[in-house]
Formats: sequence, C-alpha cells, structure tokens
Amino acid sequence: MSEIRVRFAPSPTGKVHIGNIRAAIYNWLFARHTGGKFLLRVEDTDLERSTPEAIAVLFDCMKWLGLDWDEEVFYQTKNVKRHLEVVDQLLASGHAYKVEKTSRDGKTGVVTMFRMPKEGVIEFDDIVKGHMAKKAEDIQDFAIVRSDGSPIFHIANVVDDIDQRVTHIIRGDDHVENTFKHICIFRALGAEVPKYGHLSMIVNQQGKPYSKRDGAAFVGEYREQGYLPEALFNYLLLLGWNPGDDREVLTREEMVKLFELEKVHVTAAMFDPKKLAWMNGEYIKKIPANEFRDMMVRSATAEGSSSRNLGEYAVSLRSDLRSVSERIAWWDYLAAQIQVRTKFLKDIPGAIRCFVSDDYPFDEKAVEKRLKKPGVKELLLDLVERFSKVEDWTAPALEAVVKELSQGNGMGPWVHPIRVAVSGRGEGIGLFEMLQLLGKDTTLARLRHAAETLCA
RNA sequence: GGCCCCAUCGUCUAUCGGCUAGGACACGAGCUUUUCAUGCUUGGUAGAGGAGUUCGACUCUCCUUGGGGCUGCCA
Repeated sequence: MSEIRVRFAPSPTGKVHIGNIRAAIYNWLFARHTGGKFLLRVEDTDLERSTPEAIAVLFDCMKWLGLDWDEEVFYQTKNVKRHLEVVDQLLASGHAYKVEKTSRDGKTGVVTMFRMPKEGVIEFDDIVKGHMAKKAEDIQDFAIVRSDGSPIFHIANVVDDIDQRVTHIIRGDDHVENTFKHICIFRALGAEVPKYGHLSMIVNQQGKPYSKRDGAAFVGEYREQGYLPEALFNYLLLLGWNPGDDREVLTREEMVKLFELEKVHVTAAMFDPKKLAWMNGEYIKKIPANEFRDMMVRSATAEGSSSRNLGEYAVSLRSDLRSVSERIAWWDYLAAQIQVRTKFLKDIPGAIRCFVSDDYPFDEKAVEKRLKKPGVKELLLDLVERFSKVEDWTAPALEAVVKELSQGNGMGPWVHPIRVAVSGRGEGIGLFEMLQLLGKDTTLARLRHAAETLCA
C-alpha cells in the first residue's frame, strides 16, 4: 500500500466558502489521521479572478484555520502543457475526438470531446456514500478542450491528480456525476483510479445550498466577526461527523486521532449560526487567562484609551495604581469578569470601553429607563455622599453600602441607575466589581456627572 | 423530463434487530436572593407514509411521498 495522498483543489476567487473549507478540513484530517500527505492545488485557470491577491486570501484562510499543507503548492496553469499532451494521447488512442460545436452563446468552433463507453456500468465504492453505479449510456460524451485550445476542468483535474499521485479524492457532493466521467478518463489513460469520498453540502434553513444570501458564507467573514478559528473548525467538522460519543468540543489532537472518513454523513447538514456562536463561547472560555488579558489590553489601546505604555499594563483611569503588579492584577480582574461573558472577540472593546476611558457612549434606552426617572438624581447624589465615606474601596464594602440602603428588599432600584451612570450601559460585569475596578475617584465623578447632566 | 443520492426532536446527531429512542444547540421553568453571563437543576418536542421479512424493526427489502445533486466550450 503506497502512501496516502489527498489534495484540496480550490479555484481562488478571493473568498473561501465555508462548504469548501469544510472539504479542506476533512482532507486535512484524513491525511493527518492516516499519516498521509495533504496537498494544495490552486486551480487558477480563471485568469480574471485568480489574482495574486485572491491566492493570498486563500493561503491566509488556510493558515488561520491551521490547515498546513505538505509539499509545494501545485498551480494548475503551470500544467497546461501536460493536459494537452494527454489529450493528444487520448486522441491517438481513439478515446477522444474533435467535433465542430456551437456553444450556448452562439459561438461555433472545434472542441475536443471525450468518448464515453457506450455500454456497461461504471461503478465505484464511495467512502462516504457507499456503492455508486451508473449506466455508461446515461452519460454523454463531454468536452475536454475548448475551441480556443484551453483544457477544460475534467481533463485538467484528472491529469493533475495523476501527476500529484493523489490516492484519495475527498470533495463536494456536487462532483459525484463528474466522478463517473473522471473514472473513465483514468481508465482510458491506464492510470489507477483513486478512491473517492463525496461530502454532502452545507444547506440553509430552506434546505438549499448555503450561500452568501443566508449570512456569512465565507471564512473571512467569520474571522472579521471575531470567531476563533478553532471554533469554526470544530463546528464545521461536527457538521456531518461525530467522534462516536457525546464529545463535541474536541482538541485538534483528538480530532486527528478520531477522524474517520467512513463515519462522515451522507445527508446534507443545515448550518446553525446559534450553535457556532455557542461553540465560539466555549473556545473563548478555554483561552488561558493571561492570554485573554493581553488580547484585552491590546484591544483597549485600539479603542482610544490614553494608556500608551502597553509593556507596563497602564490603567488610564487609575493613576493610584503605582506598581506594575498592581496594574496587572487590575487587568487580570477585569479580564476574568469579561471572559466568561464574551461570545465574540469583537464585543470586547465595547465591553471594556468604560474601564479604559472617560469617553464612553451612553445607551439611550438605558438612560431613559434608569436615569430619567423622578428621584434618581437625589438617589445618585445620596450615593455619592455615602460612597465618599468608604475607605476600603472593594466590591464587598460597596455592596454593603447598597444593601443597607435597600433594607432587605431588592437592590435593583440602586443597582440599575448606578450601572448606567458609571458605564453607560444596562448590562456588563457585576456592578460592585465594576465600581471596584473604576476606583473611588472615577466612580464618584461619574455619579455626580450623571446626576447633574443626565437625570430628569 | 432523464440519471444519481438522501430521509430520527426546530437544528446537529447517537442507535450497527430488543428503545422507557440518548446527547448537544436553541427554547421554557427554577436556583446561585443586583444586571448580563457563567454554573447547576429541570421541562417539552423525533423515527415522512404504506406494504413485506422477523418472535420482535427507527434499524433489513420494496413502493409512495418529500428533499437535494447533476444534466455547459463553469469548476
């Protein structure tokens, strides 16, 4: 048994569709599981769209998802000479012939056709779909060279697979019909027919192929929206495969160890953004605390905070924190509060804005609901009074103050206005933790400011 | 139209003839007596329909229905 070799063969268009990248993931996992090679072939025959930029986007997406390939990238356009040599071979052996045809758009020219067998059954055992068979007579002869002399997908694809010594072709379901044709080309050339595995499509809520009309359809969009590559990878893998037990969140090692093409589903899978979002949250929770903290610090500077010395973990609102360790502790505390609440990385800047800058937006609805009510102004000013007497500025001490005010009833009437006054939002981390992080000066200043300018 | 493929909760799925049909997401309720989130407890919802094989069928066979794919000088 020779070495297993699989390939991912996208045509670079500048965007990588999630269905396509799932095929890449399955190929990659199959190769890594079996100890084979995962090859990358760029089918760049569409010169208009296959720009260097588009190819760079493709590489970028693959690297982002950790899909590393073996050997040199194979460019289809560099093999055109071989494609045409093989066509001559087929012409000579009678497996192909030239004929004048008129295309759909009315152009007439001479194309080279592949001659299909006229009888018999073409069959193969698909690793995911099982035994497949089709009568040769049900398949028409098909073009392999255009009238302008350029090779067509069918011949280019097969020749490249022969040249790259591909042993297993794992690709989308939409290629099953082509497979019957391709098998005939392999045979006509006396080449060994590779094994096939056809993957079902990812569909939308209507059961139609998932497209950009249904939401984010390209890898780049998920990246921009703050999805973690591990989460997208894991989710896409689960769409049509499972490890055989109840595990869903898997490490890359587990995936490689457990992945089996035979267990991939035949049925189309519906894309569920909600579950992907959940999965993303799971992966965000798994980020090591110090790593998450550093990500937060970075996004804080991007958000216009006045802290400019990243290395020292500056905390712009807390000049009282003198030592580096105090500041790191401050960030660690904030990070711990934020991490469990984060579903998308892109939400982080908004969530920490009020902690790193006095210039934070106020949510109009929250202001309306919590501050523009009679008595709130007096309530806030009273709190300023009481809080200013607090020496030990910690969450428990601050909570004790409000608890006393509420006299055993709910703390809601105090908590909500305070939250909106100091953070501008109706939601966020625990209120008293929030006040502790902001510090006494900032808290009192913001409460006063809100009472005077925002209340009714 | 022709050919090929498919069919378990709303969704992703487990089940390889014995099922009180399990899990996850989503949804509902409750608790953790400040929001949100996390966490925990808990609830409901599934085998398209019809024949057959069998002691027994979600699992095997056939038909019907429904869905998808392909049917280019696209890939």
